[in-house]
Amino acid sequence: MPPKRTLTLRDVSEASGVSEMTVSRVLRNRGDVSVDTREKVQAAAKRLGYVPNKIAGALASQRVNLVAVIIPSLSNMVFPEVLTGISDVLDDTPLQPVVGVTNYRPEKEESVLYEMLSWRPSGVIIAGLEHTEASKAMMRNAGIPIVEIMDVDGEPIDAMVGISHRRAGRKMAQAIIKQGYKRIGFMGTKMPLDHRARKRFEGFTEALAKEGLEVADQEFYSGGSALRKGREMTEAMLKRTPDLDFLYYSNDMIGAGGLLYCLDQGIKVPQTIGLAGFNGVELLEGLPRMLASMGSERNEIGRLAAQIIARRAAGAEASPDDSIELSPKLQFGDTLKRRNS
Amino acid sequence: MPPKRTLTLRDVSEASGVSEMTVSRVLRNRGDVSVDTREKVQAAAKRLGYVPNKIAGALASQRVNLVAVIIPSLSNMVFPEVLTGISDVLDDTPLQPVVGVTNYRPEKEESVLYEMLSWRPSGVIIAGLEHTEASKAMMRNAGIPIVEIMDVDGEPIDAMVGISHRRAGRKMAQAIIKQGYKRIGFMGTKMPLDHRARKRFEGFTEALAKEGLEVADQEFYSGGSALRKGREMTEAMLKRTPDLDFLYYSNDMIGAGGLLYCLDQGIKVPQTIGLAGFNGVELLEGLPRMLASMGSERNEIGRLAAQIIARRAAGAEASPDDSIELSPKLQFGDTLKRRNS
DNA sequence: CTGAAAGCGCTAACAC
DNA sequence: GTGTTAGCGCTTTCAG
Repeated sequence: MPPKRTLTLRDVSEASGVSEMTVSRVLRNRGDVSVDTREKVQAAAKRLGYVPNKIAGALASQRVNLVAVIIPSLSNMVFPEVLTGISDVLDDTPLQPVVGVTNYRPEKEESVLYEMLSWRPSGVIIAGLEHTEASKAMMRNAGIPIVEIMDVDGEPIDAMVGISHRRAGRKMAQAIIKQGYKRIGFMGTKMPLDHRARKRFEGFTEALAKEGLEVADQEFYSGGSALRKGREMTEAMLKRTPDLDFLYYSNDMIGAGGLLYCLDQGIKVPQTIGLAGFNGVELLEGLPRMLASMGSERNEIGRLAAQIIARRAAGAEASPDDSIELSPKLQFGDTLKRRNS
Repeated sequence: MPPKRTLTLRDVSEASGVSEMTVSRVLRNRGDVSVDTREKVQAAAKRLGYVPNKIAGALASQRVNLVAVIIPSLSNMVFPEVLTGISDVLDDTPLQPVVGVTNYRPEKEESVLYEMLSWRPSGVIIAGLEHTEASKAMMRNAGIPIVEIMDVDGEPIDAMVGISHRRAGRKMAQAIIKQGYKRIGFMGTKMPLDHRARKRFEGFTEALAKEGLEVADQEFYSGGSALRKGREMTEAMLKRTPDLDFLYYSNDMIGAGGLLYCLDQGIKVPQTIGLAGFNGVELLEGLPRMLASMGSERNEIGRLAAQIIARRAAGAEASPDDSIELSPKLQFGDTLKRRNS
């Protein structure tokens, strides 16, 4: 049975006959240490299987190389991609991401934030601009860089990186109108707490209104297999409102379900009915037709957010460049353009 | 500008006129404190916006309520579900999951493990049974519960929860044979480091061999959209080996791509060609036909692993019950059964 | 290049 | 009920 107590610097010090302080220097590659002692120490540490105690280190140095990343969900395809962007950038720094999930619940966000801040991370990357007052207060008082991501329709506490979902909704509406579609149905999540979906919808209806149009039918879902929901909602909606000529989905997964349904039914896409989703997920590439969509720049958002944190952690001052609006790119795919050009 | 220094217990103590020790008791709900002082302290803490320093707390108490969760990937659908199971269980305890991702690379796993262990977590949940020698040594020496998940084909360091992928592969092969299929193609990931996929394949070929059969064609991919890869590989394989009557995919996503391709081509499924995937993901429910698959019990694995950690953290001893083999369930869907029953 | 001393902010253990 | 005293294991700082 291995030792119950875990090893300390002192154990390595004793095993190598070098002072704790010098052992510490070697293990952190700090300061000048003679090659001789360095090797002696490393050998001893390795032999004993010493793992440093970051808790003690952090307390003494007042430095923690953790970055809190707070997101609403992991099952959304979207957030893992953001995380990938963050990881890729932080891999080149001493910083490490720590992920917390809120399930789209503000109170849960608040408690996750509290937990994470109590570990004194070097920075926070958090999805969205909407938070409880208590959460905002905590972030303002934390004294560390805070980057709010995904959305730029609002005022950041510190820095922000994202796209304007309102603008994205408008842009999609305009593209649809330009193709001559007029009877438009909308399907999306029920979640009142998905502010970004809400903003897209608002931008969408707003742009339709400007052309004297409005959403002819709409339906919202929650939970379950998004692909199947898309299929089911599409069927229900087309039965209820048969004269629709376009279906706009608030995410690609339900859009894909809708597309599969239409193809199944032999509905001519995009002649009889046009379709579009949102997010530009990889999945679309494997469908029989490529669903029109709008990329949400997830990886890039993650990268940029991580860069801001890294820069600040390295001593940079807050700067106006720390608020970045990316432009979502419209992908026509095969389901939006009615004629050539 | 808010204070640069973050607040300490002492600040709360001074603001409330109560000793640090008692403040600490109140904030942790420990021991008996008069209602009076309790309220005074809570008011002061709230007013100041005090966030406790867990680093100092952990150092002093030698207790860290973090559970390290180490998985190969987040973009796999599968692991987020495991995490959900873990979170659900830990939510009822003082423990908190901290996630690390290895990208299927053993050296990365080793470094992630080292980083996490240096924070002295209360336990480790780690995917798979294959690790570098150094990783195994670290886990053996950590003096905390270690639960290896997903797979049970091997010897655990401490506890394990999962399914036998070898057995899963065999079971699928037997089901396929029973339906009378004989010319079987296999498609999967190239990754030599996905040990579970490898074991499934081994079990699969082994069971075929027992009936005098072998895989008639096979193809491996890496990277890119799995759905599209499934489509492309299926097309390539059917052109190369047109007499195949069954396609076994190592995951549902490529299986779904293959299914969509077959339907597109008007191939009769499951009469002319049968299909099956692996994992039993939700996505399947939305496809035009339900792909045959085998559930990998992801949520349950997460739940059980978390329960083992929670039990041990609460003082329980290691027990043989801490090694659990779950049975994957075969789902015939619409693509495996040729005739009724 | 190496070592000694003094905490980091909190909590365990005990006294009052 | 509440306060006091020692550290937890490391790093910072300053001497040598």
